[in-house]
Amino acid sequence: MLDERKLAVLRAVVEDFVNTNEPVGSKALAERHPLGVSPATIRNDMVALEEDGYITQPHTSAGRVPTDKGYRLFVDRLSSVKPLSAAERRAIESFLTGAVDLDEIVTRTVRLLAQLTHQVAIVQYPSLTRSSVQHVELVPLGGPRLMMVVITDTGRVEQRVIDGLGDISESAVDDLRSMLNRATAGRFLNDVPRVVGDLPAQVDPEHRDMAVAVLSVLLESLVERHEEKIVLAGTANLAAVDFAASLRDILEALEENMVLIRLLGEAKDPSMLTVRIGAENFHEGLRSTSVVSADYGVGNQSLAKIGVVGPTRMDYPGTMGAVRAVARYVGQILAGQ
Amino acid sequence: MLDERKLAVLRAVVEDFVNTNEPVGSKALAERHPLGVSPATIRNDMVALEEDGYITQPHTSAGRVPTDKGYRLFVDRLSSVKPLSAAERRAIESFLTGAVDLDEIVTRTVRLLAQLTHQVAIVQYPSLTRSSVQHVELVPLGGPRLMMVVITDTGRVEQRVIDGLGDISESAVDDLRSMLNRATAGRFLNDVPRVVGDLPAQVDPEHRDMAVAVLSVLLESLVERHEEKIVLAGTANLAAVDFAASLRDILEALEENMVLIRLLGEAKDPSMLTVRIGAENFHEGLRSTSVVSADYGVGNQSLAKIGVVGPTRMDYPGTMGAVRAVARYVGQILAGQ
DNA sequence: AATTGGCACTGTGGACCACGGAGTGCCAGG
DNA sequence: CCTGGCACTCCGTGGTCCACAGTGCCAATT
Repeated sequence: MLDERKLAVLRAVVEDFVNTNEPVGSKALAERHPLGVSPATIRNDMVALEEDGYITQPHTSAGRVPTDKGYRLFVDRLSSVKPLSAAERRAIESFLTGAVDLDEIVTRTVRLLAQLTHQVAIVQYPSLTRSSVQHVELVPLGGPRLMMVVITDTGRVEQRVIDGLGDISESAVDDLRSMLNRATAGRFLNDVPRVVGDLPAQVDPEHRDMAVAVLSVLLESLVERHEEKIVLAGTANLAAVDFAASLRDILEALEENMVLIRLLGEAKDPSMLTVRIGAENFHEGLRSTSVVSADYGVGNQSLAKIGVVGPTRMDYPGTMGAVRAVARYVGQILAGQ
Repeated sequence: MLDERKLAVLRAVVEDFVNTNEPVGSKALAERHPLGVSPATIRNDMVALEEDGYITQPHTSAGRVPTDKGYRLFVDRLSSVKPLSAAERRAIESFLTGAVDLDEIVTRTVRLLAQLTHQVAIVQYPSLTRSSVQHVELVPLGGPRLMMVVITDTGRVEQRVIDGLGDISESAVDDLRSMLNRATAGRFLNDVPRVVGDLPAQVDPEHRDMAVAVLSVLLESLVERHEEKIVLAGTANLAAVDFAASLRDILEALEENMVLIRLLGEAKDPSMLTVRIGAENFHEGLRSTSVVSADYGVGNQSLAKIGVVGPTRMDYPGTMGAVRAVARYVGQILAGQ
């Protein structure tokens, strides 16, 4: 059905359209690409490509534009991830080193990615479910209140105030703290519910209420309610493109945390670059955008995802290269921390 | 110079233009507002208002549009802050109660404000410089690393990893921790440098290096480098308006933390509503926007600011009412925490 | 002195039209 | 199977025209 030359034509159409943002015609293609055939021949190929749904014309007597299906084929078979230039790699390195804590790493990463791709960048904090407990701290706040601080191995620090505890005895807090740490230190958060289940039984009955309250907050905040934290950057880049969908719909979608999570989450093949093109996205407002995402992590351990949102008409090889490179560097930085 | 009626005309021009987004003519004014005079008279007044720079016409034979100066007069003398409806107040209350920690309070607040005003909302975290230390925690992370966690009375939790400490002795950490807490508990962060100055001298010489390292990180992260934390919401609302300046410039400005801080910070009169209109903003890209901001805090103690960014053509009374109301509620919620 | 109706004037924006150009589909010949 | 030629189609541009909304000015009125 699709011989080599037709694929070459499709590739050329995608590349030219991405560059110029204008429907590309057979003559222009013949001039700018060494296809070795005449415009008429290219026209015939284009008819075939259009019949198969890879390209389309906005109207008669206009050039062709790739469809979502066309981009999909381009990404899957006609292009390869473009490695970053040495200068770009140096930029990444100098940009990410020197961050003093997790917040700063994440903030810098998302800005960097936005800058490299000229698109909207999304970075997810290391997922709590894949982190393990480094330390649990309990701090009496005076009165019936206690602050619980959980520090994970990935640098995330989650805190929560626990109220209504009645009288708080210093020594009971000390006991509970060391008990908690003995039970949870080094455990994955997913395992915490299991290992703390029988703790209250070990507590002096007098302070058992406090222990139960603390544990329930711990479980609720870290396991059940574990909200993924996500940051965005580069929304200004959206304004530069003119979208089929209204810009407002896109911005609205990007403000919904749930949408972002699903956007990154729906990777077919974890630990690989994932590309979702146009209507492949579940969200109405994002029908005219594509999402390139990747996992990052330390060693084989995947921690969370990063990604980029841009127009379907984007430079896929370059964007994929940037996302992959940034994901790797973040992993390295986190490992070094 | 400006008699009562001319002011009434200006007010009417502002109100109509805000409603319709179209230059308003003398005839329409006479119809829609009970000015009690004929269009011709209004025209004469308009000429006077234009000579004084309060309104302008986009071109001959078009209606008039308020200038920045016109909006300024409107805000200062021709309008009053519009109280929220009962329904809106209930919405605020139900929206803000039930937040479990500071992050959640801030996140909900910024969304709420964006929703109420249909504009871009900005909320600053309680400023560190105006908070006091509740507790300092030191957690050995294994090896030469230590995590410092500072908890403030406003609920902010700042953490930092300190590396390269050599051997860490449990008991030395315990000593340092209690020493730190004795010295700093209850102090404003601004005072911390003063009260910890002579601490190293009190430390066992063997562990003095560690104490010095910890203190320098403490000072650096909390006092010198104290970055203000700021969150945004409602950027999608920008897309609904058509701006003189390019949307891109505005979005870019709003992504710069420094810009946001100055935007909120430049209040003439603290603890009051501040309005900066159009070119009154220092930033190039924000020449066609106005900023309404207010302090929030507990009691008389101002903690930080919230604000709203929208087109100069905005509903000032309504926006000011919403900002003021939300600022008050946030203060109450924080006080109750 | 202030207000008003009348009137001539003026840009804007929409409708209409004509035209050049880019690109196509098809066909017949190599 | 490829190619050059050709007729066709539609878009975008630029020009003209007109209606409209709104103005500024003036003379008359209160």
